[in-house]
Amino acid sequence: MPELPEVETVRLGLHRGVAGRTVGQVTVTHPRAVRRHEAGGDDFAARLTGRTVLAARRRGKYLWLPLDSGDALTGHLGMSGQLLVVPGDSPLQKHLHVRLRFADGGRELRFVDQRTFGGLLVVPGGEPVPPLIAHIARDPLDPEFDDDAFVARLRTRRTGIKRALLDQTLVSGLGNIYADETLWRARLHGERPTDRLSRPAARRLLAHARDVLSAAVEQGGTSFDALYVSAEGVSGLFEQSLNAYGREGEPCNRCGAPIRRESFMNRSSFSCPRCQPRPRAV
DNA sequence: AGTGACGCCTGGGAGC
DNA sequence: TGCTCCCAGGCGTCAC
Repeated sequence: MPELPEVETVRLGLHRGVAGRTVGQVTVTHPRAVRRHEAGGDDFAARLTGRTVLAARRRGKYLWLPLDSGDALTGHLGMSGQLLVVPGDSPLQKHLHVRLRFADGGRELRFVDQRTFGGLLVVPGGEPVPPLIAHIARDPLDPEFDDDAFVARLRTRRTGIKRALLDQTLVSGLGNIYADETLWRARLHGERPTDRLSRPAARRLLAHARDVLSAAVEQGGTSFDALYVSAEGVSGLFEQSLNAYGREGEPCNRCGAPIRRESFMNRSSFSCPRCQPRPRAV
């Protein structure tokens, strides 16, 4: 599941692979992939054709490619989306939805997405952030992330810590995997109320989020299967560094207690029952 | 305004 | 073998 480290790995590959190049032919083979482009697939293609890609940028889990027209090709990978930079004669992927060929005839950009939660669209304004993405908070690795503001906002929330970590308007980039890893490192249960966290505890939580995200970026992200790969098709290596996520029944790497799995928001949360005790019921 | 529930999707695996 | 059911979960939308 692409979260910040995976999306950042893709962004780096896009920057290397398509920045400075001019778009040639654009083909949309699955309309759902461009459903957020309200003017439709033909307009989507027309706004890209002949434009030059200036860079590859990211805010949270969103990616965008600013164009010389002032628009930006914007995308979200959702659960299973991939943006691949591959030779034009490579085999067509089963869930290939959008193809961007370039005027130079070199490698092409492909959007592949099994579950189609992701998508692409062209929006006006790529600098500093497309308005479409303005509601997404900065991520903890962003040099302009405001630690004090985060701590203050977190403590005014009336919800559980994990819910807050997953709220992309509060802090971006964390999904289920890295939220669980952050909580394990911080020795906090995800259902601890945000408004009862001390300022130092909130700061420690943020520091752990930062540590786990930067370690995962260095490893190229987490790949459970072929669904997540970099733009060059390479798997990430962080899975072997996971301490909580997906480790139900395996011993905690700190205390040896078997990692537990709990149901949360119709999905799973993994934590150590000893290091991360459930909060007492209110 | 903040909070939380819901629906969108497909493939793989478990169970029968 | 083949069917059904369940699970993975990010995010926009909507109700309260």
